[in-house]
Amino acid sequence: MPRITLPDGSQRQFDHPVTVADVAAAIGRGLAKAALAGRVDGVLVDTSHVLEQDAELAIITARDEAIALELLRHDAAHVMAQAVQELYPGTQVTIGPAIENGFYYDFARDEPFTPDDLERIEARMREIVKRDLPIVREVWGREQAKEAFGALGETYKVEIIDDIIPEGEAVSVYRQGDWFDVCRGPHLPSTGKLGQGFKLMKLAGAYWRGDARNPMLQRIYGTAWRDQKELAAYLHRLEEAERRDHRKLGKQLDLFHFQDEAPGMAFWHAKGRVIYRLAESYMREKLDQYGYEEVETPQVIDRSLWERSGHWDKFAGGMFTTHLDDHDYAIKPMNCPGHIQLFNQGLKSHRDLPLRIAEFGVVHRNEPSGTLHGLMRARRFTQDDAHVFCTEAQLQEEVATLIDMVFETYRDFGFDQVDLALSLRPEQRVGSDALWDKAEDALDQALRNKGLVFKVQPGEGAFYGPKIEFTLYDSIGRAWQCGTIQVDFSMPARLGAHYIAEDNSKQVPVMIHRAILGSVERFIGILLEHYAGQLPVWLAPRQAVVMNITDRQAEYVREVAKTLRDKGFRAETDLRNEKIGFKIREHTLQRVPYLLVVGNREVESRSVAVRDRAGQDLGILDLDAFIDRLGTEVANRTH
RNA sequence: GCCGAUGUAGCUCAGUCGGUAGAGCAACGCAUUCGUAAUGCGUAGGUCCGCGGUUCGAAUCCGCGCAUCGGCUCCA
Repeated sequence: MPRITLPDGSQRQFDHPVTVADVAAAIGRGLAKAALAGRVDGVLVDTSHVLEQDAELAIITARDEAIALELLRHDAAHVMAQAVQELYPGTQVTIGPAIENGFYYDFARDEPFTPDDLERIEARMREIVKRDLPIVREVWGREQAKEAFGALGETYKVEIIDDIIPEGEAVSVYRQGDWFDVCRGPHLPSTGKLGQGFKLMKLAGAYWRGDARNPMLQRIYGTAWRDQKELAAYLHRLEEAERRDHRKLGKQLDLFHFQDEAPGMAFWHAKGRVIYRLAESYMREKLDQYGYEEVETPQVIDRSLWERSGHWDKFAGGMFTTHLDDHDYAIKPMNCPGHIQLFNQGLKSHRDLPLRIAEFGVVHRNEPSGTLHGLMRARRFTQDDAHVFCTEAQLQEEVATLIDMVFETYRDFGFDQVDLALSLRPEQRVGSDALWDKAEDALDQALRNKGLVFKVQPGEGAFYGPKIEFTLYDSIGRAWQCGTIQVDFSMPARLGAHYIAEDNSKQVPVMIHRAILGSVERFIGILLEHYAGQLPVWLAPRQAVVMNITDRQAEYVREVAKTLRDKGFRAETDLRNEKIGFKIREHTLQRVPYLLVVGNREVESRSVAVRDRAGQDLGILDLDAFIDRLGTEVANRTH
């Protein structure tokens, strides 16, 4: 007879098999009511799960946040599917998992759902929750399940039973009221436990089983939380994220714009271009520090080079091409083939290696129309690209140094949390397996030697080599994959690169492809969202605006601005005939770090009244004191 | 590329049943010379995304195209 051990170590002896719910009830009425599921010897189960033997049991309640959210989001998906099938008979259900912040369910239905349908479905869901239907687990045989779902016309479910549930395994079915679904579970004891902290968010298309060759299903996304307060907090977070949207900030702060005639290609305005230039200047400093040569290669190159590099085969549709005088040309989508042409100029000796070639390469890629997203996914962008040509013996050290360079850069831009991943050979690739073994080992070793933690991503490498990928996290916790280091044993040989080794033999160099910011455009987008437009002083397009109270101070205002500009700061005047409150409001909204107010008092004492964009009054400072402060912040890249 | 939604003044948005286009902010003019997040009054401003169709009449209805937004797939 089962002896149940609870998380606090206490034990309960029963003289008959008991359910998780029974144990909860034996402990107390409050717990019985709060119980959502159980964990038996580490496995998550329903509260109806029967314990026949000795076991360790934890009763899961809403306090177990991660598990509770997972359970109720999964339940929300089921309740939504039930609501949809009640309201729209003939709609087929497919799959509906819990995801980050919520859930979705994919439906097969000829007629598209409308936003109005969403409201109806949500109202019906709230009703199903109120019905508080018990959720009951049943175990069916495969054939029985296939027959039952087949009879309902649920062809997708039959496919799931056939393909996804392992052969020989029984099919678990969850029933709530008249409605039932194939599901591994576990689930909450009843629909009432879901509560009302959910909301349907959006409609989208999604391919069946995530494959573009399959039919498109209709996906409904929802968010679900333990209560309405948590829901409200989440919706508030979404609004915050929207406030940071770089596309919105780009317009508000007059940084860049897009227009129909050049989809996916930004028009950079003067202020945006300042940020762009500062990001590049920073990288140039790094290039000098780490021994790179900066070069520039042509924008348009004949097809034959792209054929030899392998790009024409793999990315033909993604390249902008032009045909002139019986020649096919491609606008460069990458800089590496060009850099190999540079390497090939003149005979190289092992003494020239490692040779580090960098370019702020403007590349064009014809990204599919549906994927464009402001600066984050653009068709024209600048890569802070570089290629290191070295010997196999130099590889480890080069990669190790590069890793340092990447971390330093991110830190200076204000990103402290960075994750690493190692992406291994994809299915479609060039180069022998032996070369891939060597390349993958090299990166793996470099990471291990530095004692870094990283995840491995099989099949995610580039077609010519494996890569280390750097993912940074912004101020609201979103992940952005930016930097990449790729080892390539193939392309130098394909494009005829070689050097003369110590023993006078001809050798093919190893090539490392690397980008740190990745796309400069995208990196600026990330910076804007990370800082909500309040860029650190060293990156701000305008660092200070000097403004007068009345016309009488105009001359001194001009003098202050000129002094600041002479010292290398980006300062402007605002001499408009407006009240000081108006000017302050405007420049605060423009995220100018420092607002310098000048009235008669400041003119007399040769000072400025300093206010920052957060609204903090820093008092009256001597102009020199302010210049020191600004200089220090720029030098330290304070953020 | 696929699914769905959207496209109106420089910006943010309203526009009923198909009847000939509207607000706030910005701009411009005048007044005001003011001390830390919007001074007042006035003026001007439109290819209603593009092309075609239905209609006496289209911002509005239909078709095609383009772009944007949210997803899916993809991302050298």
